[in-house]
Amino acid sequence: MRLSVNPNDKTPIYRQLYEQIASQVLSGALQPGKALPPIRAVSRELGVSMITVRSAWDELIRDGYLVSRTGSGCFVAPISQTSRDSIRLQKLTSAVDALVADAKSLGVTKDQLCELLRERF
Amino acid sequence: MRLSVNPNDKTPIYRQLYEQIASQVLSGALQPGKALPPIRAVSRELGVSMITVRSAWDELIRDGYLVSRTGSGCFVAPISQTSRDSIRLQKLTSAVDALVADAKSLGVTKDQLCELLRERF
Amino acid sequence: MRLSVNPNDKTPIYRQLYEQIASQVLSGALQPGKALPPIRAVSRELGVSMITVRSAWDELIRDGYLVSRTGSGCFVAPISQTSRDSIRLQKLTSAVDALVADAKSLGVTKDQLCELLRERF
Amino acid sequence: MRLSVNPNDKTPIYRQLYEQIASQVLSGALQPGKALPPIRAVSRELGVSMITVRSAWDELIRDGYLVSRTGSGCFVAPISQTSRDSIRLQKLTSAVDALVADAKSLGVTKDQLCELLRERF
DNA sequence: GTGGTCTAGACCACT
DNA sequence: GTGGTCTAGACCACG
Repeated sequence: MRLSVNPNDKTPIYRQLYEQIASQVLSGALQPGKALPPIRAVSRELGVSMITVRSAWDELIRDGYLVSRTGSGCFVAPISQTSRDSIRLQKLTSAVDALVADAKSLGVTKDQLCELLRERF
Repeated sequence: MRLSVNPNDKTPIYRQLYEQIASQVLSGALQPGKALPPIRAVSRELGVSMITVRSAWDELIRDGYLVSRTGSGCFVAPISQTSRDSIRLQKLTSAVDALVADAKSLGVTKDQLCELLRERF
Repeated sequence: MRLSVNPNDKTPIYRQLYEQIASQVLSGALQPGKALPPIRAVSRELGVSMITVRSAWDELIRDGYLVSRTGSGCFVAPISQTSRDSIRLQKLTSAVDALVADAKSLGVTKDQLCELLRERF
Repeated sequence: MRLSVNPNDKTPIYRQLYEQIASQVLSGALQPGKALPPIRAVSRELGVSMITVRSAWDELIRDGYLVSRTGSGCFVAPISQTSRDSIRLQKLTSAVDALVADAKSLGVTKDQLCELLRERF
């Protein structure tokens, strides 16, 4: 489990943590059932407040990525591979849609955008 | 000149205005030298505070999209076609890079992403 | 808008607040679009920390009961009457199911339970 | 004697055990004088800590559902049928009262609630 | 030792 | 003045 925070980034720290954990769960890098390190440990290692870590964990729990068992810790929630794939596709599609909207408002054609995408990948 | 605000959107209202004006300047929909409507008119039509409109205008002036001539209003700044294209490319490139980073962290290949992009355009 | 907290209750304060607001939104006592008092005011009047109030508000926003607009306040979310009714029915049904499960495990018949319910209403 | 625990449930494990034993005593499924299996057996079969089982047993003893005889184990306490019925009624009444409060705050009438109850039983 | 809740402050961006 | 985020503690229930 690799985590890092960039305090200079404009996105809130708890959001950065959320994204990293969620990505790793969706990509399979964190397998269902795996125990996460205690909140206090994460807080100490990253140099952020426990409450900040908890905010991230709270959202991850609410959104079904983690489950918490008081007294024993937090764990990756059991999610089927198919539902993981479906969520990944959905997230990616909305990101693509946002890019397309940007491109259109800047007057860029589909082929220009595709070419640019292939260059930068 | 078409402007609209979505108060339910999480992005600040002044930022929404900024993005719309900047896009129209870059795409050529707003030609250099064209006069913008007075701040108080924009404020009234969109139902937002004059201060909010002013914030957007301030940033647009600071970033070189607009120029203000005291007593006569704000105008689209004189920007050459080549420098407009260069900025457009730069903005689009960073948007593409963000998407590529997303895709990579979700374990999506270049060809899958390109296909998805063509579908959604 | 009437709110109260019972610190002796075992349910967390932020949960008590959540339930009260959600109920009032669902019953129509709080109409869509209505502005809520500022978090600081609620905090002061109830004698609880701002963070506790914010926890409640956060969940209400996440669950679609409220919307927040930075700089201007929190408002009751626009929810149609039909979707309110559907949620009410759903909540009530699960509460009834819990009661029925209790009754069955205690060996109480349907008629006995109904009679008791009519008495206590 | 059937026991089970759901670690994903938000209610504490020891509380889940308590509720199951108490229900079975009140409904007569566990007759007064009957011996309970040793704590270590329950612990092993359910995959929970002995301390957790012990906590449940402690509360059951404190509340008069069980009695412990050092050296021979725990037994269902001698409770008269009439006092069992009285407790059952009391527990059920408070559950009904909670449901009624819910229903009232959601603006549901007595007849609507009764009908729903009959449907779901 | 673990997570769950709460307090009393603080600074920032937005309106 | 409003909400959004963050800090540095604290106490409790649970396992």
